Amino acid sequence: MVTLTTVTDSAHRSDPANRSDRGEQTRAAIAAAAQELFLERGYDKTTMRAVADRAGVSIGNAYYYFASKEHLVQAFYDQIQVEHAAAAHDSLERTDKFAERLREVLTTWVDVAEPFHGFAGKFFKVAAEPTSPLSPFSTESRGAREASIDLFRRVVEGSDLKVPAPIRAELPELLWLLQMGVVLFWVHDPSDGQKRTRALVRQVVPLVDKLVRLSRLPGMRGVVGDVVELIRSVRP
Amino acid sequence: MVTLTTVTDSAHRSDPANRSDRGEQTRAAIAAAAQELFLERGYDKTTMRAVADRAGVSIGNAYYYFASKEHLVQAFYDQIQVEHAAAAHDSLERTDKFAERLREVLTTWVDVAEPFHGFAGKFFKVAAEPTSPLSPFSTESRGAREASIDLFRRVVEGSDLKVPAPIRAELPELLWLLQMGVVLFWVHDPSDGQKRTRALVRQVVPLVDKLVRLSRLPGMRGVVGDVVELIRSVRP
DNA sequence: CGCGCTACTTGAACATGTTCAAGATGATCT
DNA sequence: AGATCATCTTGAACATGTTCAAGTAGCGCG
Repeated sequence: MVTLTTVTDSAHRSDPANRSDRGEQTRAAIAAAAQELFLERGYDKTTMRAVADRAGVSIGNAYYYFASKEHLVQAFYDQIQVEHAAAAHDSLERTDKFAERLREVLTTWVDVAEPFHGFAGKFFKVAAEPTSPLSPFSTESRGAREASIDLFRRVVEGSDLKVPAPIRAELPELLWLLQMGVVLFWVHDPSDGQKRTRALVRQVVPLVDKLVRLSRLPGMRGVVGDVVELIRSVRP
Repeated sequence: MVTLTTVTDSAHRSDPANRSDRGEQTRAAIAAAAQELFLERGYDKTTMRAVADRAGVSIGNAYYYFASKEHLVQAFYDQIQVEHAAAAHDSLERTDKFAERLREVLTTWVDVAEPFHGFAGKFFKVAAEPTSPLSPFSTESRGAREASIDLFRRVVEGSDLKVPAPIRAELPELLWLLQMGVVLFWVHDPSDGQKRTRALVRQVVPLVDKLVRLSRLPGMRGVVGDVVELIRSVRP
């Protein structure tokens, strides 16, 4: 069983005469109960009643803190993000080779996310709906997204990679998209320990490395400009 | 209101002493009722009871023909596929320029799918779950997927495009993936008439065209080989 | 005709996500 | 202390997807 630390930072101690500490604890208890149950039985077989029971609160109370059952998976989303950033941090200390840094960050994600692969389908399903606050493109998940893009910014900036400035600027976002692609593949990957996703990462990283470096060739400039322009125009 | 023709082919007349014609009709009636209601009120506000009512059957009967509410959206999936193929067929007669052919096929899809954009989110959500038979990667939807890839095969084969054989062979599947990307963007595109998706297509097509043609350059061979290899290994 | 069989049809019953009106708690003010 | 107010907390009630045991319809066979 995986030990789960809740992400709820009890850090905004700035409200005047901070109440709602009781509230935070209840919220955390509910989130923790949900995470346990999701891991034990999966998303579908976890009922809101069971979550409320295990957290020792009423069902209505669960809804006071989480607008819907789907909102309960947000905790995973956040947690994976936080754990990933922490785990990746270490490996990023170890090398300045772009390809290695990228590979580390991507495989680390697969490691961190592994315990959740079982119900990742449901997880993903929720995130896939455009109107969902969990969508990786939504404004609500902007924080997590930015944090993730920052991670890739560090991958680029701490590396030996020499590329034209405009590409360098867009690269973190492009790599984040690559990560989204990896996630997509991962979700659909039924292999043991997500072997195939890991293989994908091992194969795709050198390719990306090669492509990015090729962007310095004179003949590539036009194409690269187009790509950068495309990304720009596509951003909301 | 869009006229909806059901996809149910009453074509397998090969069963001995074919009964189940009554059944086919009921099935079609239910699918039609569902489609009307989905378009009128969207997915969520359409209840199974309402579908059964409009189709003039009992709710249990609706479940006799469709295993779940989600299965009712399969009809859309199929229908868009069929309409797209038909609509694209015409434009493919008109030109042999690769870029134009590709652009036509992609924009035609946006045209065909437009009426469904309203609840495409739900549609997509369903399709996004890996275990769902509606997933574009699932074995169940293999038929539709193959048909779609065939369409891109025709885009390539009827075109003036000159590229190395291995790429030519992989291109249809790659273009299908591109289409999936467009769909992903489209689903998240809140703009009027999906303007932004159309803009994306206009921008991305020349880029793809350029990239594919670049693949003939000697310096590119290695990269292209890698890409082809990647696709191969990733296919289940 | 009556029997049996398969294909179909029914709606009540069930499971579970969600809402809501009513109440409990505790801090702050007078 | 008592009043007031925001913040929780409750569980019954509701909505809706889904199941299922019981029926009905038509068809072929003896």
